[in-house]
Order: sequence, then C-alpha cells, then structure tokens
Amino acid sequence: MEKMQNIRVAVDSVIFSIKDGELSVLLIGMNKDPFKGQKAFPGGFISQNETTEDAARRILKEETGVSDVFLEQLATFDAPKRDPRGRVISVAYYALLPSSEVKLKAAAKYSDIGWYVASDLPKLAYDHKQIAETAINRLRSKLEYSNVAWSLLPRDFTLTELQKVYETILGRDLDKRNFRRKILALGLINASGEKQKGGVHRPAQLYHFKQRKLVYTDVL
Amino acid sequence: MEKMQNIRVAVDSVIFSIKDGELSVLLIGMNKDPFKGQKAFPGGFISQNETTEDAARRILKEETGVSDVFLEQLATFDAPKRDPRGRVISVAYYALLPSSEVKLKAAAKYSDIGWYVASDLPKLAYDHKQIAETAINRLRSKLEYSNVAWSLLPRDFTLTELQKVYETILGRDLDKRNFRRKILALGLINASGEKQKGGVHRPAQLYHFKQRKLVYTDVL
DNA sequence: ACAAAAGTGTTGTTACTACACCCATGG
DNA sequence: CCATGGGTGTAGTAACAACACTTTTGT
Repeated sequence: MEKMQNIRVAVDSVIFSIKDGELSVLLIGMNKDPFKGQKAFPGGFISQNETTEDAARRILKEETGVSDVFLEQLATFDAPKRDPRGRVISVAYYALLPSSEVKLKAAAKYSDIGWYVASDLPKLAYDHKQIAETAINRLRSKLEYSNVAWSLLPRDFTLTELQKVYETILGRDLDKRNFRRKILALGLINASGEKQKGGVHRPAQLYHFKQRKLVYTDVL
Repeated sequence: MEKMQNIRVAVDSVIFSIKDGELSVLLIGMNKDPFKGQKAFPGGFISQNETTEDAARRILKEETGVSDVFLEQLATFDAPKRDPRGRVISVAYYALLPSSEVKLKAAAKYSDIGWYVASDLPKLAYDHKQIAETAINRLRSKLEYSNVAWSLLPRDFTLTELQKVYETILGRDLDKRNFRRKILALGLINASGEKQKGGVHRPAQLYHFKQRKLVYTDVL
C-alpha cells in the first residue's frame, strides 16, 4: 500500500493583457514570510468539489471582474519543495484579457496587485518564474497557430492594433502589407463597416473576429 | 480559510509504441469494481516526496523495463467525480517507446497488460478515454513540429520506417520522394553507413538521429 | 525471372519576403 | 500645411505538391 499522502492542490493563474503596448501579467505582492516582498501570480487552494478550472475562473473573477475570456490549463508544477510550508502541487492556468475590459476590482482579494511587463518581471515567489516562462512560451506558440489574439483585443479593433499584439508577444516587427494580406486571407476576421474615429490621422477600418473562441490555423 | 482538502494525487501514463505498423498504447485490465472488465492506463498514487514525473518514470520502468525514453507531462485531469471512490486528481504523462525495446516485464505489477491499437480502443475506466484523446492529439501535433519520432524508432532505421511512423500517427499517406527530401533537408539525421540486410529487396541505407532528445523544427 | 522495396528529378503552382509611396484626418 | 498613422502592389525567390521509372537483392 502506498503511504498516506499529505498533499494540497492549488491553482495559479497567469493573467495576460496588453498594457501600454506591452505584454503584461497580473501579480500580487506577498506580505508574509517566507516570500515577503516578492510577487506572485494570483492563486489559491481548490475546494473539495471544485475543478481546478472552476477555481481559476473564480480567482480571475475575484481579481478582475472579468469572466468570459480565454482561459486554458498550462501545466502542473509539483516539485516537492516548491512551497516551503508543505507539499503543494499547483495546476497553473493562463488567461488573456482584452486591455479595455480590465479595471482591477476595488474588492480584489489582495490590495497589492498590479500589472508588470512580462519581459521584465520582478523577483517571483515559489516556482513562479518557471511558471511565467512556461506561460509566455505557450502564448507565443499558440499565437502562431490559432486565433487566440481575439481574447487580447476588444470586439472591434484595427489591423494595426492586431499587428501590434503580434509584434508585442512575438518580440519582432512584422511587415505591414504582408501581415494584412495574410490575416485577411485566413478569413478569421470581418470588417465591421464602422471606422475608428478620433485619431489625428486617417480613420482606420474596424474589424472583428468571426468567432470569439479558439480556432486552430496557421497564422504566421 | 478554505475548507480542509481531502484530495489524492495520482499519475497515469499513456505509453505509445508502434506495434505491427499500428500506433498502440499499453493498457491494463481492471479486476475490481467499479470498473471491472474495463481497461485503463497504468498509473498510481505518487508518494509524498516524489514528483509526478518521477512517479511516471517509476511506473514506466515497472511495466516495461524501459527508462531512457521520451516522457512528457500531458495535462491534469481533475473532474470531482472522475474516480467514484473519492477525489483523485491525475497528472497524465505520455511516453514513446521504440518498438524493438519493449518486452513487457514478467514482473509487471499488473498481469493483465497488453498493447491496443490507439485508433480502436476498448472501453476505458475513469476518464481515460478523454486522456487517450488528449494524448493522441498532442502526439500528432508534436510530430509535425519536432523530432520526437526518434523515440519511436530503434537507433538505426531506414527512411521508409521513419515515413511509416509519420503515416501511422498522422493517419495519411505521404509522398516518398517529398518526404525524403524534406527530412534530409532538415539535417536532423545522418546516414549510418551501414545497410539493412535480410530483406528480399534492395538493401536500405540506415540512418540515425543526430540528437536523441527533443528538438523543435517544422517537419511537415 | 520475378517479387519486393529502395532510390531518384522535374515541373507547375503557391506562399513568402522585401520594399515605398499616397491618403484622410485633426490640429 | 503639417504630423500621424492608414492603406495599397509587385517582383523575385523559396517551398510544396504531384508524379513514374530504374536498381538491387533473395528466392
């Protein structure tokens, strides 16, 4: 017989959004030892009858008020010493929020919460650095072979905004004409008819994704 | 404070190999209710100081005697009712074995163990049907953008054997000349110098992968 | 000699890259 | 009238798909 287990199950959520043109993640400040002063992804233990995905959605709602966004299981992290207080395995999720929709909840569970640029993160508690790297890699590859970008943009967006999402996450510049040709040829988006107004420049055509759910297709 | 958790952590391993030209998986027979008569992937609870990956490797060794093969975390399955006897979350792994190396251990933990064609599985216990589908999809996509095939073949193999691995897993036929050109152009394999002998046909050049570890690259 | 799998090139088509100028608007 | 981002086409190159016959061996 196997020995009795004394293991707790947690979830941690890497919540991405584009802030000021930079790929950013939501972090909370730790105010207790052993990680006092460091940052961590929002998370918590799951309850007895809750799935990890439900728990991740609950946490997302608590912190940001947002509910209908892309959320997917990332991986499970389970090094025995990852939490010095006892054996805790963490099922990590990642979520993508449209920048417009995010107003951090006044009633957020943690007060010390904020956005940090994904390519320049502060010191992270637990094994959250490893979780961060895994999440960014996954996001990058998913962007190349799916339409996930819908989840990082408001319903209507311009092609330049879409291109900036790609450039920000992939970390390289893309050719405007080639990008537009490729994206339009994929048939994932439709012109909304409306035009963006207010800019000190020619108004841009607005587009929206035909489907606001995951579709796999070679994008770049 | 969150309520006390009473959750156990298990691993399940989807062990793939090519048997008689078919993609196959290792299954054990359940001899106790509630899943008596059904099949399941080998698995078990982890011990207190063991990672899930260590546990998966331990199980693999116990059942097949094989140790140095491709093994990767697949996903975590945690529906509250997936195990009727209590809350158990399972971290699933998948492994790829070269067909030659497999001789099921006499001392296998389960006696009723055998290979089943992946595209035509019997009734599976727990949520193992879902695990199977996830694993096959993952394997298919991984094959297209990495060199994982090394793990399904012996050290030296012919190009036709390699092509058959791709055809078996992807479920479609590939053009011989195009396949060979593409694979050789990638520079992942080298000719071994030796030739296959014994066939009632022209002897084939043997090749081997330069690196027997995961390398990402667009294959097809 | 025959069966069985190994091995090998070309052509047409499609997708990709690189690149520069004019347009519509607000101030 | 100026600054700002929006919007558009082409040419050269590289990758891809489709396709059939000759070679070497064992029996």
